Amino acid sequence: MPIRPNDHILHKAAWLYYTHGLRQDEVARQLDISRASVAMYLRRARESGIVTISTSTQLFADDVLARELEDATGLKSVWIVPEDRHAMDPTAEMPVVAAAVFLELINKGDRIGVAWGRTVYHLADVMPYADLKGVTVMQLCGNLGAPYNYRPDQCTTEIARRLNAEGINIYAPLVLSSEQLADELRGEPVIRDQLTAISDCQLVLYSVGGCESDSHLVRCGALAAEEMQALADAGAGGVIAGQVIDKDGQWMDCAHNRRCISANLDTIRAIPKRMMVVEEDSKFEPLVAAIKGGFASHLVVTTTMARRLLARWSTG
Amino acid sequence: MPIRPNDHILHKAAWLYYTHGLRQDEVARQLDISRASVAMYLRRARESGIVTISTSTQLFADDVLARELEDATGLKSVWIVPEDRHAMDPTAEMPVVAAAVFLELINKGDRIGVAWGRTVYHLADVMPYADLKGVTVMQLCGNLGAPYNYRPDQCTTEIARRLNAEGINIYAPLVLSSEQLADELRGEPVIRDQLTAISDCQLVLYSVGGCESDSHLVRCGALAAEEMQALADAGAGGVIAGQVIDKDGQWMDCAHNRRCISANLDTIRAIPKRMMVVEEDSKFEPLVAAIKGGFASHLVVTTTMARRLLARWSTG
DNA sequence: GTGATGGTTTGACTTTTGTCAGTGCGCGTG
DNA sequence: CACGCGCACTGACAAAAGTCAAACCATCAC
Repeated sequence: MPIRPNDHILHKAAWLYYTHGLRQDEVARQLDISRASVAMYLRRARESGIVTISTSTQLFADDVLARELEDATGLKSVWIVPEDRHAMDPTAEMPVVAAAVFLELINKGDRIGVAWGRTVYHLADVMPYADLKGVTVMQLCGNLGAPYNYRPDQCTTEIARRLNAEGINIYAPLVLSSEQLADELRGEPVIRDQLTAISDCQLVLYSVGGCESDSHLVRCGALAAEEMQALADAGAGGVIAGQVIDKDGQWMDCAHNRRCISANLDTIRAIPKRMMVVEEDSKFEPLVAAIKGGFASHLVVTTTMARRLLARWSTG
Repeated sequence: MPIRPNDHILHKAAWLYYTHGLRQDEVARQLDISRASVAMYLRRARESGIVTISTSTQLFADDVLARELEDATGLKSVWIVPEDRHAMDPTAEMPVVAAAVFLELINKGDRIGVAWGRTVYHLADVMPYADLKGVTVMQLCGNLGAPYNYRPDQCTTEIARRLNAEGINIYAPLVLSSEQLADELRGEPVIRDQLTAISDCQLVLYSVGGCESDSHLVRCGALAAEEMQALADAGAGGVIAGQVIDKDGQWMDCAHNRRCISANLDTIRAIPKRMMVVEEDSKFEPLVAAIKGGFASHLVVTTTMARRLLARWSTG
């Protein structure tokens, strides 16, 4: 939605209504239009980020369990989404909380790296609109083919659009058929510059993938089921931005990883705010690996997951 | 307003209503309370900064005159408050705009210096509530006696309160009766530390004072009318955080300044974001001095003032 | 135990807001 | 020039939110 000249009236209506607290009919009188138009303008102002309404995520950070988990693991901040709420669907709640947390972590002028996956896409889908000009949202890894609609470029673009931020995509496949080609492509100035620019990020957003033979990476065709099985047998612990890590969160020197166009893991680890969101409780082991590997500083999980993590860390 | 245990329900109500978009009666049903209570909780959530509603100040920055003034003066950003709006009182509008701009300039974790004066107090008075834990608001200069209700500590405290930020006051008078006492007091660890800490600020907020014999500094008893007259004759151009500057914005080596407990002007100049708000058009010359002295990077003024400034800068 | 106090909570009422079918108007097209 | 198309606007109605007096309920002082 590009800024059109008569956005002015939209700004004015929003200003009078939200900042000055006038009633819609007063705004209408002042701008000499009908009240119904004012109502319409106000909706658009909200949808375009001219007006931002945000709720503190403290509700989810304000939890004894969260504090304990932070102390045990050394994570900077943990948000816990309860499952026991009668009416609210916890699976639907997680991305909403994550989106709000994500927004709170953004500073003006930040550069933000975004990976991909179902979780990230869900998050993008419920991301509130905001007016964050000057913020840059960039893709952390190469793209996938058609089948999925939560492809890396989709996630980046959608988040950038909602935030009124600039979106930067990586125009390369996530996985290539040969290591040599991957090397060559990584050396291409366009791609190389984009991968290098990731080190300027102040914040990254991702989830962690599992290493089962029906995992994300397999289903989207980036990796054969047998290959994944082999990796799992060889000690793979999880997937970060398309790359396989071992149970301690270290990069695995395997064919798949060498064929991947994605952010360097050390670069990611060096980013100050690393926000990790995990929806499924089945991702416990991958999450443990990711935390051990230093891929999370800010974590959003369910109560169940938090309890399991705490148990793991207490027993050493 | 300290956080009390049952703030939890307040957060919950705000979350369901604002983030999930439920209706008040749905929230009421879910929390098992009456809808009227929900309405009340929501108001409190807004008033306590749990929920923040902010409108982009673009409306006032989006102005040809503002761009021209930025180019001419080298200021980083200018906001212009129009006077010609039929219905809205421009004097009342200025602080509202300034407060919104101020909020937009704050980043999480910032340390902010606040001076004092009528303008700053007006601003504090219309400052929206926000949830900026981790932000510190500190007084730039010493205090005055009783007569005024817009004393330095008042301004700081009120702004900190609205923002839910930490407020730090300087417990010293603005002006002492002797230079020696001022020196000694500046050397006191408590005071010295506070003055030194000002250099850690990322943002300052102030206006500029005039040098007439009925100026602010005189009326509040910090300076005798004759003294001010003498300073004006000696080339005083304006007042910044209680200290007199000359027409080029340089610190004046005068008895008053030496008796002042206030932030070092070079320290202030080194702060990245220096937000200056000027309500009265009569403050044209002081403002020119302040800009020349490098005390503003972000400026909020009326259209008239902007035109005069532009004229001054074009003619050299 | 009583009664006063300060704060919540509620039901009932009023005001404000959201919505949508329908109107009006400018503009490019046949 | 008439026609149709798209867009912004309006009027009227239904839905939702704001408000307030009265009830309630702990807590404390006497």
